[in-house]
Amino acid sequence: MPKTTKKMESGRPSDGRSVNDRKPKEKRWQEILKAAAEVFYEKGYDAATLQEIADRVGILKGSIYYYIKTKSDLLDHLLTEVHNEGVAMIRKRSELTGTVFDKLDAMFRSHIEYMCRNQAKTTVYLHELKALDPKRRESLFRGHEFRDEFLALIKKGQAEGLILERLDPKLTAQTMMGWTNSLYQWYRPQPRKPVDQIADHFITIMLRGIATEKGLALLPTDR
Amino acid sequence: MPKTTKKMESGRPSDGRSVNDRKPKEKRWQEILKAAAEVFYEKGYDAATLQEIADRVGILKGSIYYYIKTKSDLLDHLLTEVHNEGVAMIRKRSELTGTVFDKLDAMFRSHIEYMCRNQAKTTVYLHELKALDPKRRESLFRGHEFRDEFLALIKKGQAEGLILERLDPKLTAQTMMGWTNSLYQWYRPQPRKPVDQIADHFITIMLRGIATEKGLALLPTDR
DNA sequence: CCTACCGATCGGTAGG
DNA sequence: CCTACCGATCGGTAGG
Repeated sequence: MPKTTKKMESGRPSDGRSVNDRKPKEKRWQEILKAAAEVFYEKGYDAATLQEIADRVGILKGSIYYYIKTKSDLLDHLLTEVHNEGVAMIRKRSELTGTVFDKLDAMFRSHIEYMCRNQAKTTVYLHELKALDPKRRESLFRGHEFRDEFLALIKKGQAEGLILERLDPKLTAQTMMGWTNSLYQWYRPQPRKPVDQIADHFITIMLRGIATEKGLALLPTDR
Repeated sequence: MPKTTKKMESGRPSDGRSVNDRKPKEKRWQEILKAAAEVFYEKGYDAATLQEIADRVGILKGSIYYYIKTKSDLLDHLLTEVHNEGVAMIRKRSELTGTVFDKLDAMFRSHIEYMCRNQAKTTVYLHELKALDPKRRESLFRGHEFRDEFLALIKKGQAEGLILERLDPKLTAQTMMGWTNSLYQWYRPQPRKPVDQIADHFITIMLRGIATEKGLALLPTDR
């Protein structure tokens, strides 16, 4: 007769949960997604348990299944979010005017800032895409959109004599993207260096690195 | 009485295993490590199962425990290997002579080549260090050695007027390392571009990116 | 009938 | 190295 014992437990007084009672559905769902992002970030998707996610929200593990069908639904939602925000950012930045270098500066800067300000989500995105089934993975992989943007700008810069012709556009775009994406590997929210300075260093090295002598004239001078 | 059923299975005739019988211990151990590297690379450490590793070697899951005490021993051995090979590489390259740029070129080139030629091991190293307990992780993290080498070279280059003074040495070293390490994210063993070309692109952009006007004179001309 | 969960336990599999 | 298992915990689901 374990029920009596259990009933004692379920009636436990003065636990921390009473505050969390009766949240509206959408708000609870956002709390769950946030907790999932944190746990996936800290442990990785496979090692993360629904138990820990539920603990952080203050509900029971089983209750999560009111919102999802399987564990991977959580990952799916998070990655979709990052994907959509990323695509929106590209759209926004590609409308900018100015030189090729101005555009590259703006695109990389917003990308870097997004990554640093959404570190957990971005890390999960870059680390756990492979945990998704191939179809979802392909549709959420935004590498192509980014790369195509860069690719076009690099070719334009080469045509204008601003970017070294000996660089292969595809390989260069790939290298650039990999570079920015590597930020999540070492950036930590409260480092000695602010986000601006990181972006400045990154963009300085990148733009000078690909610029011809003619192109260098458009960039800040050395000292 | 499930035992009889099990015995029938274990006595199965004409399975593929007979070829694998009675390998000397050290050789088997290397086979296990190799299989572990592959499975960790494909699935990630947490999602990898000892069953799959055993299957690839052609032994039973339980038999792996003749060689290890826990699953993490496999990870530990693999990461130690990568760590030691990396440290040895640094030692070798730091004895080189030439300009600061020559040394940076040699260091990055050997690092890039190692990463591309040991893709599975390197990926596991960069992805799964966090799965180790903090003490082992710290002792196997070779980031510091690498960064200190780069740091010294960058400062030397700045003192000689070859590298931009406005770049923060630590942040630049960190950025450079992150860049090379990001290679594993997209490099695949049989790509369109050979390893040499990748290294060339990478080093061109990096060295031109940090060089002063005076420094640029030491690098291959643009075109 | 619904929303928003809880208490308890399922089948299956992990490392050991 | 194999056979024969265990302790525990996983993701997921039942009824209320």
